[in-house]
Amino acid sequence: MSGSDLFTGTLDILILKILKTDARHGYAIGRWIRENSNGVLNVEEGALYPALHRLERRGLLEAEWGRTDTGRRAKFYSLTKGGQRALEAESVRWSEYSGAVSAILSGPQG
Amino acid sequence: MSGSDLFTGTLDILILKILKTDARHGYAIGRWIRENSNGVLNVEEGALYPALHRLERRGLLEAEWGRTDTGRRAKFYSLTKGGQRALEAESVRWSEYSGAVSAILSGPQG
DNA sequence: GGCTTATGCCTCGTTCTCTTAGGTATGATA
DNA sequence: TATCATACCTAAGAGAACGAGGCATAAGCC
Repeated sequence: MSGSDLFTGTLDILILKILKTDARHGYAIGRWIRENSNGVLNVEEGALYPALHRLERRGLLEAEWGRTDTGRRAKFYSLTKGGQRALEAESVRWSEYSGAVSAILSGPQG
Repeated sequence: MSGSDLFTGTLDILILKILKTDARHGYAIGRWIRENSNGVLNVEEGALYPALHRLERRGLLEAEWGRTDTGRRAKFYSLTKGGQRALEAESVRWSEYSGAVSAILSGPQG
């Protein structure tokens, strides 16, 4: 992470989680993350679309062209079985990892 | 993060935090992180030393050659004023960020 | 009609960090 | 004597994010 936004590597997990319950298109995923984090998390499009492509390439997502509620053309992504497994594994990993970091940061003289 | 260890960008914060209370040399920092996270966090030397160098270059750390308890030659790092400020700012950012990610990951059907 | 904004997709070049894999040197231990 | 732990370092490669650009369509406004 060179700028002020994401810690590298967490975007994939967020995408997997968001798609767990509903299929969504890329632009909506970006908006969703921003809105559901009160603006704390802001995903640049230059990061979002490549992330979707590589998750699809890894077989964790499936993509299908469709129409939004307003009739716009959009590519809808959904989780594959592999994506579900990856989400579970990565969630555990995030939990352990962030817990360890937070524990250190809140240590003595913190 | 391309492998299985750190989420890119968090190493710097950990280093700043560890050096807040005591000056330490690089090798000891690596060991400290591993031990104080029950092995969850493992810092490769190829990531650690460059991180120390760039933090020093940014004026957040100061380095001084000295001797360990066992008489070995080692480079001891300590926080500068700028490093203290950076630690505070980054701690807040980590807290907000990890909180937002965790909230999303623990959301409905999580 | 014409303009701007929002939606929706994409790629490219640059920068940054981590991984992997080496290297050097010294002290302790078997 | 040989090997391991300590203690430092670098370089090549991969991977991801940033910033900036581009394309196209629909909606809203003057």
